[in-house]
Amino acid sequence: MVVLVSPGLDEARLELWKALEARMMVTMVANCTISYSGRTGSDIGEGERLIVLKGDGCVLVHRSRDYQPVNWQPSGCVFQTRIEDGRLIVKAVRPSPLETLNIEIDRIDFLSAFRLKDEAEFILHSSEEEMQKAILAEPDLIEQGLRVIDFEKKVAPGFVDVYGIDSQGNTVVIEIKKDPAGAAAVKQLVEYLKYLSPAEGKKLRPIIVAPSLAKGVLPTVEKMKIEFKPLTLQKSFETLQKRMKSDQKALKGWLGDAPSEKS
Amino acid sequence: MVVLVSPGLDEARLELWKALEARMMVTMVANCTISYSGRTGSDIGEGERLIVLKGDGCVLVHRSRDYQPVNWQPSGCVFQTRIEDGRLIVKAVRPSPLETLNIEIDRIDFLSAFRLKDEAEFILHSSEEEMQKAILAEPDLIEQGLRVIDFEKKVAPGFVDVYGIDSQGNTVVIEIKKDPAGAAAVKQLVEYLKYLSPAEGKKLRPIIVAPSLAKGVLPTVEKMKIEFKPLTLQKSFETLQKRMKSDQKALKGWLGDAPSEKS
DNA sequence: GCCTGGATATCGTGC
DNA sequence: GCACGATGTCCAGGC
Repeated sequence: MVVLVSPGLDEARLELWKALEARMMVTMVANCTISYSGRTGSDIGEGERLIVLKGDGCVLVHRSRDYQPVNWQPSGCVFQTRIEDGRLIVKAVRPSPLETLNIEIDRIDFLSAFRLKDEAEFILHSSEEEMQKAILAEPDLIEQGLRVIDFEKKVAPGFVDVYGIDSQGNTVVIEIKKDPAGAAAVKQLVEYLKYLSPAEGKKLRPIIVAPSLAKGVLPTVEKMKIEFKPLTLQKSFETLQKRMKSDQKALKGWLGDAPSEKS
Repeated sequence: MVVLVSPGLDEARLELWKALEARMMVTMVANCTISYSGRTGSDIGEGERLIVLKGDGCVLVHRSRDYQPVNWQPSGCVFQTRIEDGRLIVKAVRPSPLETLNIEIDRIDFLSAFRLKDEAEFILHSSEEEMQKAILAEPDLIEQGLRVIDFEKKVAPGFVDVYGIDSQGNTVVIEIKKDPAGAAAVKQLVEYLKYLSPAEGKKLRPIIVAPSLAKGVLPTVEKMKIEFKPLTLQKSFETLQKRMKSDQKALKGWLGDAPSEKS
């Protein structure tokens, strides 16, 4: 690990180059101007910023506030450094789409370079996918007797989240949203309906599954005879956990207390 | 500015507390586990990460790769720190929506705290707004004789980007996209058409303005008799620049070479 | 490579 | 506070 406080620009450039060569992560606190050119363009005048360069070729430039970086470059950039007119110039070029980030530094308060040992797996309990899995695992979450026929079913304009048959033989079309369902979600579901037909003498039942309905859409939902079934991420997660437990139990019974049991 | 290399957890906590109190920015390289709970939840086991805490109450946790932080918290969080079971625990709580980020640190390689002096204004040359401004300033970009009547015009499901009358008295409805226009953009425009009518005996002319059309939408566009007019951000920007120059010239003529002229 | 849809999206704006 | 749209969105997954 390298830590330099108020390094000269030449010294900083040397360490920067060595670190990038070695695919290390670099952080700098520096006074700089930045220009970006590519899909569009941006400029920002002189100021002190936190600059992060990662080994995979991405860049983040952060100001004193805000979650978002003021300038950045996604992974896959090629870095160049040079000294020009007494300033350290760091350029990050992304090949496709062609984009260039240019950082011109006239003073560095601080530079560090290091390698992060991090093999851990990131687990996100979330998302529509979780809700979908829960419904597939336990269709009763929507209603008793529902049988799932398909999911991510292709229809003309996109994909139906879940597609099934209810206990009366009606066709059920489910659109899942993890956030309160707004007008866009309803429109999407309505769109799909045009391309789907129920069995002979049966109905087509469009259902929105979401934690709640956004305010303005209730009239539309009623008008279009769309059903709403509340389901939260929390509930989906619990369902899957329970299901996993019972699966494990079944497995254990199946294997008859196998010797590899660890917990 | 504070820079600590391999500080003890107690020492680190003190500096961290002082820095956060003073609304400074803090960066740490630390071995930690992280859990998040809120709109959804996440967990990640032990590993070394770059942690950034800003004075406005936002948090970023970065791994060795990727533009995106693995965990984060937007602005407006309240920070807590404590030592527990020989670990430094940093908690960032966002009041609304209620979300909690929990970082448990067992070793710190490096901690810095600093204040960034940065008054510069960020200038972005971009966005649909730029294209819209260009069209408003010079409707001929779309076609000769177009007169703009309104923009951001409210219709039932949203807002029409630009609304005008062509040289034949037909109603023109423009949807602007800065990226290649895909199915969603076309759908949006079609939706608006339902709520608009042309003058007696005139036509309704829906026009997509974008740098290009996405591949799959050409059939839809032709079927719906939507026109496509190519316009890039680049061209919009040039138009506005030119317009600005001629405005300045006109202003100069108007003022009769005013004494405040500087450039 | 293009295109589609999700995201702990974030962020601004208008109501 | 809620809803809606833009973002240099980024990113994974299909084709």
